[in-house]
Amino acid sequence: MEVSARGRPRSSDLDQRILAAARDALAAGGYEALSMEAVARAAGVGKQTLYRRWPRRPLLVMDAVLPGVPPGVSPGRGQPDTGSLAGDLAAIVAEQTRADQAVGQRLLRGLVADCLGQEDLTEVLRARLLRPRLRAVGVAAERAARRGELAADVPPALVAEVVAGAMLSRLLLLGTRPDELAFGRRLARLVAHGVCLPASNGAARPPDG
Amino acid sequence: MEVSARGRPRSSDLDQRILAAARDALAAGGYEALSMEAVARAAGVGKQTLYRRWPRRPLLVMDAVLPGVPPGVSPGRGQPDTGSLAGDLAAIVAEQTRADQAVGQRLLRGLVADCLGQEDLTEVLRARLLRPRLRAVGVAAERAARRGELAADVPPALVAEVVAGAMLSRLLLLGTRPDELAFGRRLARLVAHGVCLPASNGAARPPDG
Amino acid sequence: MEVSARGRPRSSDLDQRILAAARDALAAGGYEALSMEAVARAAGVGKQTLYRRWPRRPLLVMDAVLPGVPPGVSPGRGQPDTGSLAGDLAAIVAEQTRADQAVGQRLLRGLVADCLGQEDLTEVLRARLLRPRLRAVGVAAERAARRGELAADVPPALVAEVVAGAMLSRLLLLGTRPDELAFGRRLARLVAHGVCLPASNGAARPPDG
Amino acid sequence: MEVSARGRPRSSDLDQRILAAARDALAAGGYEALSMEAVARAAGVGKQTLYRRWPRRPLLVMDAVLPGVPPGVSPGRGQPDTGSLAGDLAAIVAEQTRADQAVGQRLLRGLVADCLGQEDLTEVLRARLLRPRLRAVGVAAERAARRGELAADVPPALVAEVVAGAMLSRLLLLGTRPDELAFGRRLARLVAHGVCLPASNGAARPPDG
DNA sequence: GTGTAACCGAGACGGTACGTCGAGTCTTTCC
DNA sequence: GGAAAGACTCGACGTACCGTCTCGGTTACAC
Repeated sequence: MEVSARGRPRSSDLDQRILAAARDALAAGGYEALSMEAVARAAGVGKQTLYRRWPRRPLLVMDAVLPGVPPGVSPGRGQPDTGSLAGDLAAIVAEQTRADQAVGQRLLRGLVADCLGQEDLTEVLRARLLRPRLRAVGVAAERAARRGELAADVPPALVAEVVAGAMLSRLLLLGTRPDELAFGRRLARLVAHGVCLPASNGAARPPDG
Repeated sequence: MEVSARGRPRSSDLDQRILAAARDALAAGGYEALSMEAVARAAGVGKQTLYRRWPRRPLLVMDAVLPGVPPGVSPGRGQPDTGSLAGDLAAIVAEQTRADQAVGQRLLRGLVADCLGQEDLTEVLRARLLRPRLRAVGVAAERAARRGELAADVPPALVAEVVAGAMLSRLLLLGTRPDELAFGRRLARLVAHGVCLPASNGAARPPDG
Repeated sequence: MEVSARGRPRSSDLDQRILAAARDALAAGGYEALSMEAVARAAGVGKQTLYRRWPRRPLLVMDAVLPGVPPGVSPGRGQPDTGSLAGDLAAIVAEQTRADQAVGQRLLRGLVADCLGQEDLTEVLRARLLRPRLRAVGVAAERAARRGELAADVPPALVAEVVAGAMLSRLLLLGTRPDELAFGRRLARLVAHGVCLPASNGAARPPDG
Repeated sequence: MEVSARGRPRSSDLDQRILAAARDALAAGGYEALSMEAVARAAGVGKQTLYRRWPRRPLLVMDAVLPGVPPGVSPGRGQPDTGSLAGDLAAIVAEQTRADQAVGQRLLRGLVADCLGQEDLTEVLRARLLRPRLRAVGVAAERAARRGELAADVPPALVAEVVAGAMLSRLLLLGTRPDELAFGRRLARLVAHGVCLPASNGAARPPDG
């Protein structure tokens, strides 16, 4: 039911030139060096042409550097099934961390910085940075539940939130360090089994208040 | 043995006028509405005077809205000792969430946004937003360890990171919801006891790989 | 074969609004009161728009108050031919003085003050304040030479320089007084006939050394 | 009758340090580079101390670079008496030009630029740049009058004004060129004998209108 | 074909904030 | 009260981007 495309169609060649110019600018001077003005200039493109496609800077940057979701692929693609929740979580953390490092921590921080100020952009950020992680962890948690591994009163969403939150806060605030792999394993173990010794009395898992 | 203060001393009265003007601007239009220009104007102060004290906007905002650390008070002040790690964690999350809500989620996001782009400001952010939380959780974890509640191979810093990360990512990305108290309890229980059912065999706490 | 004007053309309406605002500012507070900032504000125009046309304050002021050379008019327009060099010079001085008084001595001083510090502006000043006077006097001197009135060894340019110099130094330093007309006549006679009594011997006009 | 000097007397050593700093600044970056701020800094002197002595920048510069009038010396010092008005004028122009070149044309233009905008400073400028020249020419003219060389109806002040005006406009606007000596001779001859051929009829010196 | 509508480069435009600079004045402490 | 230091008000500077707009001109589809 799309209204028939009238007028001159957009040149998809320009999309590429613009994205390339954006990536160049990011590589050259980081997120700060990327102004819409500069990108248009470098791409040899009018500002209107740029704004028509990406009305906000973060949207452009996301399309330039974040891996697009390949259409028609199931969300659980590539997710390992190691047989235990702890193993799955460690694998997810490792994979996400690798992806983040490919993009670059500085760039991601700049991007988040530019989104957090406005609610609509924050929502986009959630969609592209946060929700994929929540989903990945959630899927693993649900699999664990089906397997009977998960305690009955633990909502998979909570697990997802804790794991994703730890990943993101490291990425954005703390800074990731080379031993990210080990961190993933520790985090997975913590989430799976908790930090407390099993108490001899039954109080170890009191009912939820 | 500070070098004797030469020249005219800075007027602490102006400090207050500036901070008040900053708070007004924040209250009126949120973080975005606060420009150094506007604050100087509203405070009836030259821009130089403002830049002399707070050379960057986030520094001004932090001093305007974040609770300063009262000098000479032990870092562990006010921390409850509920007798269990889970209880302590829930209390900490509740307290921090309350404090964050007093400042305001929108404002905090704007502030973080303005800092993340530059490393030096990110460091300040760590010092004022992140480390107090890490420290609070760390203290509770160490107390639990002394109590014998904590598993031997769990570093308190990891606990701190996970809990603080979950809090912050909710604050910054997910958005806190009214039932923050319940979230705190759930998070605390998750961290304390994990999400997996205790396995009948001894594999529940395998040694760290 | 000017390259075809690309992009949005400048609005000539804005030119007028800016010049009007400049004249208002000059009328209100003299040269000192005219800041680029104030003109842009008063004209309801962005500063960039102002700087794009007049990148320096003196250039704006000149276009605002100095009579532009009407295109296609011969440079000698309006120059009187009284039949004698002395008469012509007196007429020129009178006319220029009248024009200067129309602009205002204070304003002209401010303008010159703002130009003298930089060589490029001084050159513009020469083009718009000095050279028209040199040309006017030079034309009269050449006419006198053709008429056989001028001594053979007197370069017209020297006459021009002396007369224009006397006018300008009065304007800028000494200050003109109400009897400017009489000054013009005296100056003209001095230049034409010198100040010395004709010597009885032929030494009155010794050859140039 | 001087009121008794109270408090700490001013250190004349500081005067010298300040003047030296001013000269350094002028030498380094021309008139524009000399700000009161910079001079105070370079001289290691408080701004108040500087302003107490030279409340305006041009006053400081004048004292720094213009030859002070040595006290108790007759104003006509060093003025040659060549026996003819033309000779005296040429000598005066030559001497003044030499003095101006010692100070520097760029610096003098900057100085004049800084004075012209305000009437009080313009008056000081007259006193130090213009009147000495007027006086020198005036003295020569009066000597010529006593000698019987000058036409009866020519006021010496007019001669002074024309000669000084020609000198100053060259200095400030036209720019002096290396052949300043020749200019002086030509100017002197022009002023002495005029530019017109003596007419055969008696109309050469018509009575003043 | 000939509208008509959207695209396109270029750059003008109003607006807003930036961070710096200099002029003078004021306020300390020290001498 | 002189002096050094530096805080202070004021206001302009010139630049940079933002996001919108107006040009001349170019495609493409629809009639």
